[in-house]
Amino acid sequence: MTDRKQEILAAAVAIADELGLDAVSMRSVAERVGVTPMALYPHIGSKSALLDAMLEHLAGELLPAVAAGDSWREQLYGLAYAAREMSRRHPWAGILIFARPSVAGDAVRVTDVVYQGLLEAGVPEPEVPRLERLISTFVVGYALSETAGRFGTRDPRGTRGQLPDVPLPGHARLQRWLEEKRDWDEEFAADLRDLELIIEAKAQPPGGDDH
Amino acid sequence: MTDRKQEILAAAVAIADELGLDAVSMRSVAERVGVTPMALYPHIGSKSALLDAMLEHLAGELLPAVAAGDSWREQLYGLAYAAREMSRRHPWAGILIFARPSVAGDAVRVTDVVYQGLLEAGVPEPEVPRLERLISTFVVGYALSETAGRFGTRDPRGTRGQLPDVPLPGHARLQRWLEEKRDWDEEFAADLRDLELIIEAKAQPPGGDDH
DNA sequence: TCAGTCATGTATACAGTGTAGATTCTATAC
DNA sequence: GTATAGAATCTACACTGTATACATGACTGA
Repeated sequence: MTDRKQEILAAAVAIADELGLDAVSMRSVAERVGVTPMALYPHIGSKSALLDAMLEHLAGELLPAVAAGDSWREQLYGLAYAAREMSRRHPWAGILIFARPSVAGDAVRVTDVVYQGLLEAGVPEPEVPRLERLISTFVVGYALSETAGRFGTRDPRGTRGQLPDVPLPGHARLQRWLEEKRDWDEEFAADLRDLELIIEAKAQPPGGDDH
Repeated sequence: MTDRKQEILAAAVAIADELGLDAVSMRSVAERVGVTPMALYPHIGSKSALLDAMLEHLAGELLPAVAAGDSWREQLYGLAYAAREMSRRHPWAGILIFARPSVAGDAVRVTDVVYQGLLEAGVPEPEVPRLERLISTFVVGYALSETAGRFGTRDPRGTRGQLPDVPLPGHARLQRWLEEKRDWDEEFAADLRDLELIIEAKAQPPGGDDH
């Protein structure tokens, strides 16, 4: 990766962080770099390729978080929390991950860390890839829901639009809990603990190192 | 909702189904309706509002699926499968759900059905909203991953980009399973069964109707 | 039958997007 | 000092959403 390409990438990431992903245009990035829009093309190819590069940059940011822990629990929890923090640093991460899937490179290394963690937990080999997809789908989905506002606006209270006139027995019974202010850190932690239940249920004695 | 608005909405949905969400422009929709782009505005307000209406339309499609079952298992499984099928019918559903979160109306009714199912399963009231978010986040995330191609391109085999030169011990050990062709129907079913483990772990005796 | 009113559709225009194609500049090699 | 290569630029095109101004048609009251 040339210096110029790195510079362009950094400018694009900065704009997305500050003004949102929609503000990332060839013209805005070029202006930030101090150059004409067309000057970007020899370096990054196209806007689509630029977005792919931004995505790969995210995986690169995530990698340093995976070396720390030793137990599979520390590894997987550490990675999940790091992913969520990254999504808060770069609120455009989630949409990009879901919308532009085919990346390679560092993203594969992150996946590999999850594979290793699940194997070490004692999950049978044939189940590991599926569980990795289950977990990563949830973690990315949660992070995206949080930054995009899908949570927090779905309960009747605080919803902008009109409520249907039909009765909502579930909401009615849960009214007192729906009124409570949510702690999203705590909810994420609780969700991860629930996912750990699945891992433990799948784990076989040999290799499982319960504390 | 006036006839004209319904007609516009139907045209937008049809275009999104056939050509993808990016092909939905004021001009393409107007042409389909047989009218000038500006003629849409009195009816739908803006393109953003049109996308919101498309989203609400999805929730409306989902509702008929929720009345069938009687047990909470049938209800929740039925809803999950219906959501996934809807996402295959309208591949643009997932991105829209994640990217444009604040809807009301029919979407709230779908949420309410999940609340009722979890309550009937015996999940303690304070845990129900969180579990609903966990489940819906996964289901929508899975459906989106599938239609957007996030699955199926993440394993080294078949990835377009270059693999990093570092070793991938997890992938190496799982090589034989990663080479297998995946059955995404079966994987979704297995994931739901795993999520059911969480529900059952949370369920308290009174109200739990195990078969 | 005529005039007035109101809703609906149209036409034009503007600022923005990604990017193809042709041109100009700059810096190094001989 | 001239030739060559690489990088940046300029112009232009087809697209996007939508603000503004205008036309058209149907329906009402006299």
